[in-house]
Amino acid sequence: MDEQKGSTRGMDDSAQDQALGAELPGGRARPKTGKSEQTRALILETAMRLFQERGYEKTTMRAIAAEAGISVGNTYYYFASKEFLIQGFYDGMTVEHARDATEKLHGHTEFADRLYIALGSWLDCAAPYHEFAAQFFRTAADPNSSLSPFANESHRARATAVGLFRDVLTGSDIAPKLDPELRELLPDLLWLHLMIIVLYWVFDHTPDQERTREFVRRSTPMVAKVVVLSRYRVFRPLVRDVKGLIQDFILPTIGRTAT
Amino acid sequence: MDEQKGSTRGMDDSAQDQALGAELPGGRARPKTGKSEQTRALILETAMRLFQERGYEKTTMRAIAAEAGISVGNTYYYFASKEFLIQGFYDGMTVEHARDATEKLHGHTEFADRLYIALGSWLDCAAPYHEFAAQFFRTAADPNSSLSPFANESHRARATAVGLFRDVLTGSDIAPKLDPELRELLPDLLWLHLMIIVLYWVFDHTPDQERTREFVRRSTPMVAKVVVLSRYRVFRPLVRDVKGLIQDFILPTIGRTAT
DNA sequence: CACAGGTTTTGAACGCGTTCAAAACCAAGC
DNA sequence: GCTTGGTTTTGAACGCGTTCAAAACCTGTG
Repeated sequence: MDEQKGSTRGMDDSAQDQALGAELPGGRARPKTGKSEQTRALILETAMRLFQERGYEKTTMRAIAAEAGISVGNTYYYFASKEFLIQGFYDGMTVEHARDATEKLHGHTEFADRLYIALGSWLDCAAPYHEFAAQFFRTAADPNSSLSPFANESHRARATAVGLFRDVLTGSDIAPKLDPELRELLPDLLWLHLMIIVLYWVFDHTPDQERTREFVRRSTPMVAKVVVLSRYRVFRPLVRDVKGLIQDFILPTIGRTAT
Repeated sequence: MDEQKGSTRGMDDSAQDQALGAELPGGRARPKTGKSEQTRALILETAMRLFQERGYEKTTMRAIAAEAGISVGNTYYYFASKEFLIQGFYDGMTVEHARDATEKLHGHTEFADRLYIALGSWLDCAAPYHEFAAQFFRTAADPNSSLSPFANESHRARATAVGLFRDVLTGSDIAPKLDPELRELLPDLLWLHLMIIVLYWVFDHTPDQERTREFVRRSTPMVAKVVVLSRYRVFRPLVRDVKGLIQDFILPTIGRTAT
């Protein structure tokens, strides 16, 4: 019914050009990408600044355009809607999180510790944006929106995050002791776990989101405990059932097929 | 900071007057409530009809007003915003669900069966609204919105639903065998479980939401199994931990305090 | 009947996200 | 230089949710 309107008109596939518009040695920019990418970046930076200053709803497209010194129509040339301004932000934050977490993980081998570090790192990275994150969360919750963490458009961010959790697991002491199938499944599960934390975080109005931090602090050891326990014989039937359920019903909806 | 704008101006506390405007024997309506309540109901009915016909976003406030034969401003006299039109709908559906489920539960004693019946009943009641439910789900996901299932304004609907799950449990064969504390906690947990199903349902685009139905069919026995298993000694420490976590971190955020 | 005080209703207006036809700009080919 | 075809930019306009001062409507009281 409703046509999938392209995310941007400025370029057909803006996927793999992260640092492409970076300054070339000669000082001259690429003929095609240069100017265009520059405007695009300018818009995004301005938008993010204003979002943080005034919140998502309070920041009007007109204000963004004015602040960036261009026309309203032009911002729509690069970003199909106000929502799409967020996608860039979301991708960026995910990458930053992965980097920050990987760094902090260095030297730790206990699974519970590693998990706690990864989640704590997310809270650190996301903290500055809490106020306006809550405001645009509703957008992400729309099943039809491309901003939903389950949507195709979020694939890149999701892959980055899941990769991080795979790293959390494989770098830990319990990894080798786990059932291989479960080891394959767990990173996705841990990502889902993060999504739940995010849900909690968004609704958390305590100063500095202290409540969420405490929640993570207390829930992480439990998750670790469950993972460890899952190795024991008694749980095998249940674990098998749950695994099947997740593989058949959850993962397919987030764009993963059982291997 | 932001003032809580009243839900309606037409009446200060529209809580306990469900069937108050019903026809009196004499045919005359109450002096205060009569006309006003009538307009209010007219607006709500019209809105719901249009929502179902065209979807939430496509239905404009102007269209609702026109269709109801009144002015735009007047609808805002009764409903502070477009969102508030949904609250009434949500309350209504919850009540209908409770009634439908209670009826279907009659005669069943096995816990898994009862749970499955209750959840299936929800799917039945919600099915007609799936399309536009998905469209307004984003609104409910806003932490600042009064429509969030966790918000105070949804207290009545939540209480009804939790009550139903309490009934599901107490009417089952395993109820007497459970730890009393857990028995107290479970209804809220089962409600949370429903919320997860709802989340899945909203994102489900298969015809007739068949996928969600299958999901419920397969997950319900597992939930029942976990509940039954929780009685065994080995799990006590874990159960205790989880219980504490939920009581300290989850229930308070949905307006319940530990008893 | 007139008046006052409250409730209900109106419709024009505001600010917002978004669209679109037309203009401006730019590089390449003649 | 001029033309051509593409990309980028503009600003007026549209439709929406929402607000608000004023009008209309009640319902009792002097």
